[in-house]
Amino acid sequence: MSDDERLPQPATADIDLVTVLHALGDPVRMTLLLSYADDAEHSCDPRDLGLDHLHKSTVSHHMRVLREAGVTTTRVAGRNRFVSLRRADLDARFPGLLDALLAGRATPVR
Amino acid sequence: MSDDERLPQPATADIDLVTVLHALGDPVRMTLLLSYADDAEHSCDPRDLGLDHLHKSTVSHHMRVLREAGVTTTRVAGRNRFVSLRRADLDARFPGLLDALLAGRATPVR
DNA sequence: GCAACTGTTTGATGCTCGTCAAACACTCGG
DNA sequence: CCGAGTGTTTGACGAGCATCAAACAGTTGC
Repeated sequence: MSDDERLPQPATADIDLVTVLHALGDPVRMTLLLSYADDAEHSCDPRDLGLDHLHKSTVSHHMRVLREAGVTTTRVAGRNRFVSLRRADLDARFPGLLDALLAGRATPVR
Repeated sequence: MSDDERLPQPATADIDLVTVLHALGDPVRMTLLLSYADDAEHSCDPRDLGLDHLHKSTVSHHMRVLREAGVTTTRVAGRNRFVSLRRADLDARFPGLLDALLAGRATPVR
């Protein structure tokens, strides 16, 4: 089910803490993280993410930042891309970090 | 011993997660955090922090960002300022976050 | 094939940020 | 008082970033 193609992403060992924090130090990307916290796969459509006030290219940009930081993974299936959290990888690299972040659920969106 | 004047800082309840992550999403400020992890008070001199490659005004800027984000507190004593981590406040606001960050000690400096 | 669909890429624009240098404010010691 | 010490503020500059719009690329369905 998940052996489709995946967009390039850093190896678990290469995930950098400062890069992750920089990625999450933006209100829109924090909102995305909270959406992804259900461990489900999500489309890239801004309306499916409660971000209909943002242009689709802007959302695409934010998702690229998250993916390149190692926070998310993107599975390509046909003309859809399914984004989900790299929870196991993040937990392995920075134990407790994700739990602390999700527990401290900041004010969502902006 | 610590009832000197303190520079303005957000109340514990007002510490914002995204603001904290933004503050720590910079290699220099992460280095400062690691220095402050000993829970001691530190001067603002770049040479005392292993940041002698940076101008003192640059370091001052970074310390302001950390303080305004609620990460550090600054005690004013004479012509010195003593900066230290707001560990208890951060632990209260975002339990486990600081421990996870310090455990995942990224590559220090840059 | 062609049109609709999903998402990315490119270019442009304005804002933020990191950095340095110089000037400033405040304090301590003689 | 005056000079040295500590740190901040201001101004300037270049780089990076968030955003939108338009063009583009790949896929599905008719």
